[in-house]
Amino acid sequence: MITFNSEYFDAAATVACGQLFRYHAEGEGYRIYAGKNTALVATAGAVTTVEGDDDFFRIYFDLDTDYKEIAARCAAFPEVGEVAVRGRGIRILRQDLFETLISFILSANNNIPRIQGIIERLCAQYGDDMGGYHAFPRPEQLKDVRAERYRALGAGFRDAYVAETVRAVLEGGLEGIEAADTAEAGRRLCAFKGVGRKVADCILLFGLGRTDVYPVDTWIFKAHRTAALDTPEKVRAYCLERYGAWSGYVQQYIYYDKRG
DNA sequence: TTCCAGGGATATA
DNA sequence: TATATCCATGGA
Repeated sequence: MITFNSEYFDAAATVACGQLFRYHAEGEGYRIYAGKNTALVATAGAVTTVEGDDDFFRIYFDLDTDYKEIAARCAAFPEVGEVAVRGRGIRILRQDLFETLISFILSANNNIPRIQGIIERLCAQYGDDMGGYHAFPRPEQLKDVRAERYRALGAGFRDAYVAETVRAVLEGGLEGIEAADTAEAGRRLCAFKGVGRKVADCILLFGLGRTDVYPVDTWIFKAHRTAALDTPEKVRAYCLERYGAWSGYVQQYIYYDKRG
């Protein structure tokens, strides 16, 4: 059990800002699933408790990073100040790379409840039975799964993307990517079927801990759209230039403000 | 009925 | 490089 006393960790904000798809309300908090692990996380006042594998979840919830400093640096941008205060309890989750890759391929042109359903069925079908829940499947467990099976889970047109990406991962597509700089890692991620700019940026942020990225989805685009910033790519370039290494955090604060 | 969802691939010019 | 079209599916 981890007890973390800080207003810079809020369970609800952290699970509801679209990083994570495997969670549901339980008791006073949230049951989450990550890889083969599960935890019950709850915030009461300024105290957050995590019931699960302490070593795993200390890293997962990024507990050794100073989010007071992060929120302050983001709030220093005038247009971000308010939302950074409101979203100060968000932690950027250190999620498994393969799980993040597959999950965000499934997120393309999709809505969150449906994404969650597809992922749950994927885990139930192919993940290890952990006794009461299922782990996210490892690449080897999906080795011989054909696209039609993903279609049967509800993946829709993303079925072939998943099948093709699993094959590419098994051929070593993710090897060494952690050591690459953000630009190079992004290029490598975009080489997977079903991974474009936005999905790659989500994987960089949530699966590789890179904060010098700015994922632009429909909500973020609407939040920034002006006569000058009239395409997602222009919004992305502008925000990366402006927010630099704080981009990922700023993006989460704004996404949470619009959606959470 | 149409629109939308944490978009991307492909064809075309 | 920029634009147009298609891609499943379920909820609003």
